[in-house]
Amino acid sequence: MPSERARKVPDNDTVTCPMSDGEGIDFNIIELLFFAYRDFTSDPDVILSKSGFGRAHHRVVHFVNRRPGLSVADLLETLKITKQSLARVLKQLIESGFVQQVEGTEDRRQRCLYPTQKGRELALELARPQSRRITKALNGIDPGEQILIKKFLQGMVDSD
Amino acid sequence: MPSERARKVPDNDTVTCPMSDGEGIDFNIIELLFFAYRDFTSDPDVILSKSGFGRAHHRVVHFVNRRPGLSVADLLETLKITKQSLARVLKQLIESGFVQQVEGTEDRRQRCLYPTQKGRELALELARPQSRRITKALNGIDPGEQILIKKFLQGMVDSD
DNA sequence: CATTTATGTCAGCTTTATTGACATAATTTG
DNA sequence: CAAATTATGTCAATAAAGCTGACATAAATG
Repeated sequence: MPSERARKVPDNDTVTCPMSDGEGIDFNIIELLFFAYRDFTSDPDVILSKSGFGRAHHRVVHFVNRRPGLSVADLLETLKITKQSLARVLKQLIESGFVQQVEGTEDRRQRCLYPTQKGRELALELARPQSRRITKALNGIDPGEQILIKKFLQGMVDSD
Repeated sequence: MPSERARKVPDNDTVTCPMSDGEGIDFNIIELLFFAYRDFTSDPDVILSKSGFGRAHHRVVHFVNRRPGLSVADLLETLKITKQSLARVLKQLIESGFVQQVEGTEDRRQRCLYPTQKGRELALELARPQSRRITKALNGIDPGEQILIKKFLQGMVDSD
């Protein structure tokens, strides 16, 4: 049932000219960022679904492995999500033995998060295809120039 | 009610050493991509919520403005989502006058998508803060070297 | 001792995606 | 021309990942 909202022909309000670089806006790089990230995050999906996990689990596993012992508050700050969003995902990772909680030594209210061996292995397994993609994309760019790419990406991040 | 799952101390299975560059994996750039994209996409959110829209609407408005006249199938292929996912978002954009459908000239089954003036303005409004962020990130990198950044991003995209 | 902080949990809601099934109209093919 | 395929739309059910608000507990802090 093709939509009855379709016009037979364009009208006065129809814009037919492609939006392209005016006002110094580089639409090309905006799109490249979209496509690059879309494909970059698609790599781990197959691996994750084997454990019944999603991208939210990936992010938690990644940062727990990168900064073992970080508190729940630290993790929330890094991911910029709410504790209620984290709750389900974290609970699943703990129950299935990928992440452990250890009572904080100075502050016993804190739950410090650590990976298990299984959690470390998962993190590595997820990082491998992403690393392969990055290596491929850096192919033909010499190490001195690769610094510029990191500098650019760092510049995209909010300073705060 | 802090979790009773927390251990008092680490055990044999607790991994305490940070996951860092082994196997030639550059975890730093993996994280930079995450943070860069997280903040890059956060810019348009405030603008979108004024119209009651989300990121899915942003992507549709963007590509309809960049390639006026593209078919629904083209859009699905670009976004890599299903038509059922697109349906609601597209319907809302059409009903609120940001996007128009025009019957295909050769193939009258096709619904060719065009922005309205209002749709064009929204697309530009959303692109501005993203462009500002990119310009800031490119600051201090000379134009010749900026090509490398695009080359890198292009290399991250699946070829097919 | 009162307050604040770190964490957890319950309930309900939203957005964005999915799969599967089916309908319509237009094009293409035998 | 009749049959099959294609482009689109829609209904229903479901899932993942986020949100707000409210409330509870235990530990730290004033």
